[in-house]
Amino acid sequence: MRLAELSERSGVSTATIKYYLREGLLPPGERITATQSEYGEDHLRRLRLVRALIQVGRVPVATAREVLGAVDDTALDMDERLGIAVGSLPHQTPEDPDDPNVSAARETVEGLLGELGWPSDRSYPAGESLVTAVATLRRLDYPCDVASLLPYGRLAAELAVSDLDMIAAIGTPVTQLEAAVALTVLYEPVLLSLRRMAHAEESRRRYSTTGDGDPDVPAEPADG
Amino acid sequence: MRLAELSERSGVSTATIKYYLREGLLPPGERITATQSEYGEDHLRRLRLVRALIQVGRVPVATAREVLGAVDDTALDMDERLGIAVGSLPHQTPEDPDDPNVSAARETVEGLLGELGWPSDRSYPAGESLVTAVATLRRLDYPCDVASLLPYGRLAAELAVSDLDMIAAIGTPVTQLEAAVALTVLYEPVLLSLRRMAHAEESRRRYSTTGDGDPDVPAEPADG
DNA sequence: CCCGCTCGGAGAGTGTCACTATCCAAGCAT
DNA sequence: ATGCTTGGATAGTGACACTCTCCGAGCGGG
Repeated sequence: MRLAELSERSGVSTATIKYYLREGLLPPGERITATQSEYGEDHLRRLRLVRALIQVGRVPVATAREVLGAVDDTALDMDERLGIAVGSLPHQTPEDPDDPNVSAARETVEGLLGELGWPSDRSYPAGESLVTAVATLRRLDYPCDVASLLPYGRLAAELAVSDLDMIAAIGTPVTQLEAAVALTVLYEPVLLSLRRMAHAEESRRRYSTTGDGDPDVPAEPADG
Repeated sequence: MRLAELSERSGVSTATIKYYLREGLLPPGERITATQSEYGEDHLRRLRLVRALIQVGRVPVATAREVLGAVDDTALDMDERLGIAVGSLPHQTPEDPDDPNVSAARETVEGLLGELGWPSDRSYPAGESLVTAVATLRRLDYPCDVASLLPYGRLAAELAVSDLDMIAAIGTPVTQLEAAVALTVLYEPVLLSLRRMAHAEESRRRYSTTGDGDPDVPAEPADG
């Protein structure tokens, strides 16, 4: 198909597609004549993935290029490509390592890994983001010790089982890599939305928000 | 304290603090003379919260103003303030409601709420974000039916219990509101980081990424 | 062959956002 | 008194994700 059709089928303007082509987010089409190119179903799929990463996953364009570059890099084996791809996904901006909150946060994270039985010698690309988040919580005097974080870690471990099951159920190895990236990124808003909805629901359950009850005196939680 | 000291103690430049004051993210200090103002510990705490929301929580400045405005609005009761505050937190940009993927996603979400026992007559502010995310997954032909989402919903419900326990443990009602906002936002990166780390860990456990074993044949997990 | 059209490519421009730099007048400190 | 700091206002910056405009090359009907 021509660029115009690719645009129509994807709902992305031709100008934006050209921009993605320029930025290397989308491989160039097959040149039909000196001035025209042909795009296939693969391009359409990739374009939709790019859109999803950028719009829903809020992945910056430059990052998306890195991630997709790793996915496509046939010189590496699957494990490496997956590692590079998900490792390139957006992270928290790291903080001043001299801040005592940061080093305390780092220790907390170490301790958490220990409790979870995850090897702390292994460097997790997401680990720094976690350190930043914990340091921020600490700075605000909110609970963020190992005991507070542990339930989140355990739930994350359960999530990972669901996630990898889902990815394993995807067809070919090539699309499995794409699936790993897509599901890592696209289930994040799912998870966060569900958490917020669950907050509302749990809050309603505890405090009967819907009209009765005294909001100034939070009721004793029904069950600790 | 003066603006300069507020800056020093928070690590935020005076220019940025002035910007926040202008934008209404920070209440003005108490005017000491015609040209000088005094800031207290509350300002410092609020400033740190603002920084955390913006930098770690990636909340846009305008949104942070809305959220904090609701937190501070003493004309409303706690429930309303909390609802408005967390409801104002960033959401996915909504999509074309005519897209069949979106309506299908909406049905999936309805079904999910049913399975979870959450009242679907209640409008969850995060619901639209969830619809957008599910529609995107659907567009890419990735699994996003009720059965796939259910485990995430159940885990979110568990998270909510932890979260509300934590918030309930915070002192006064006023700071409890701030805490609700802060913990909602700041535990999001914690959760996402942990999920990514858990992916790495579960993947290692399944496929023995670290050199030995055949990646095509998942190894039996050593220990659940 | 001609002529209007579309196509793909490239560079510059746009709008938004979160600051940040510059000015300025009014004090406070010495 | 005077130099320096303070707080307020205005304009500028850099990053980002597009989006606009232009261009020459073709393709297709007459």
